[in-house]
Amino acid sequence: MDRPHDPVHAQLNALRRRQILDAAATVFAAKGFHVTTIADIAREAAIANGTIYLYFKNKGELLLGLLDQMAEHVRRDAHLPELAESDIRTFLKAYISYPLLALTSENFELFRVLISEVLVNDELRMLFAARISQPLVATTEPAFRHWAQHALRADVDIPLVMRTISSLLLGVILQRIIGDPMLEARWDDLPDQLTDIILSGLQKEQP
Amino acid sequence: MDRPHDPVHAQLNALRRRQILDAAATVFAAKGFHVTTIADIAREAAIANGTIYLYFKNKGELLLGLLDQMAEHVRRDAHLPELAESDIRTFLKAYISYPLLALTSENFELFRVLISEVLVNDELRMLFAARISQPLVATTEPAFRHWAQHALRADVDIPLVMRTISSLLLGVILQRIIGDPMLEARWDDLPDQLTDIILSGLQKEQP
DNA sequence: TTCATATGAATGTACGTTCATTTTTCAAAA
DNA sequence: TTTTGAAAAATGAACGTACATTCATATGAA
Repeated sequence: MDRPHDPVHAQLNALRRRQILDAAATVFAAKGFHVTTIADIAREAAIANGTIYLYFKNKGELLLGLLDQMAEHVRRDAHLPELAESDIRTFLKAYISYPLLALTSENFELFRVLISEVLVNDELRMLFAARISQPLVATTEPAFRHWAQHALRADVDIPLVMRTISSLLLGVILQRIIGDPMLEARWDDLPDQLTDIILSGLQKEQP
Repeated sequence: MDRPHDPVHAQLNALRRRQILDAAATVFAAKGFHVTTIADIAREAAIANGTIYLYFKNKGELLLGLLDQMAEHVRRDAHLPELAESDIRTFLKAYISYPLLALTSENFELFRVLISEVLVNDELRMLFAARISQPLVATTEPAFRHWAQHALRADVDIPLVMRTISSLLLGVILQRIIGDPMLEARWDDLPDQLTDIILSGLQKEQP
């Protein structure tokens, strides 16, 4: 079944895998994980039921594969907020925009389904923590530390602040998914607004 | 089947409903929604399978019932951060502590399962938005407006800030559920820390 | 003895997975 | 270039199981 030394076959194999994952993504996004049947995915991919099992051990592996794709997406793009940015406001806005706009907007429905399962499935949860949450924080921590020296309050607890910000972003995305109309209406402004709130805080400057 | 004018029977009925919901909560929290069978719940409640269907139309209604209970919990307690608090820091800390500590800590696992389904089920989502998200914001908005006049920056956009804070709290809870060890370790300090970040912001005071 | 309540075995179905069969591929022989 | 046949890939009908829901029957309160 394997021809490990043939790169052409390896590539064809990868193509079919992707074809199946794409179909799964489409159907999961439309109907949700548990409602989707293998037959739905096979139909969407225009292949037979059994073929899916030549590329994935079972239905759950499809979810793992999709989460893996998202992690790969993060790995490729997470360097975006470079140290090279000109000031902390620009940096922070870029950092906020990435998950809000790039990561989820392109497929909100799939993100919704993935997170729903991540919450409830240990294997997915570990993958999410290790390959998405943690790298997003890790790759931007140096940048934060850099800016901290210049522009942040001296007593800022960087790791905690980074958790706070990433929690905020996750929360905002989920609130929008759950259906907050204000967030939806002001979605494009949000990176600006959140940057402002985070940097300036709410409190009136002490006289 | 109904004896609408008999309060004793109405009360017995409510007791049995609660007994079933409690059992469902226990088993859902331990195993998750889809893995749990009606037989599991019946066993936990020490009643027969069929009895459950005398009180709930189907398995999904159990989730609705549990979410409803949580909404009721919110309705009862959401007045906690009263206007009467002495200063905005105290108020904000109380506002933050409530969902972080009272609402979820007592049953994290159930909360996890409920949110997972809320994300993916329209009926649950609408219930959550209407009976939990929205009331939590609505009941505290007047307090925020009150404090805004005294202690907040003049340009603060109250509705947006309230969304931001509730998103932050949802996000923090979910990050902890997903398994962030730092959040778990510092969980009890979090209300204080978050209050501080939100009020003061990150930016160094402009010279 | 009647009616509400409870029982739990039986029912029906939906669907993930398998596997005997068919189709395709492709290297080597003719 | 064509033929061949064996291995790989794909097929999809059939299988088996798990489980939500039902309902004929039992229980007990009043």
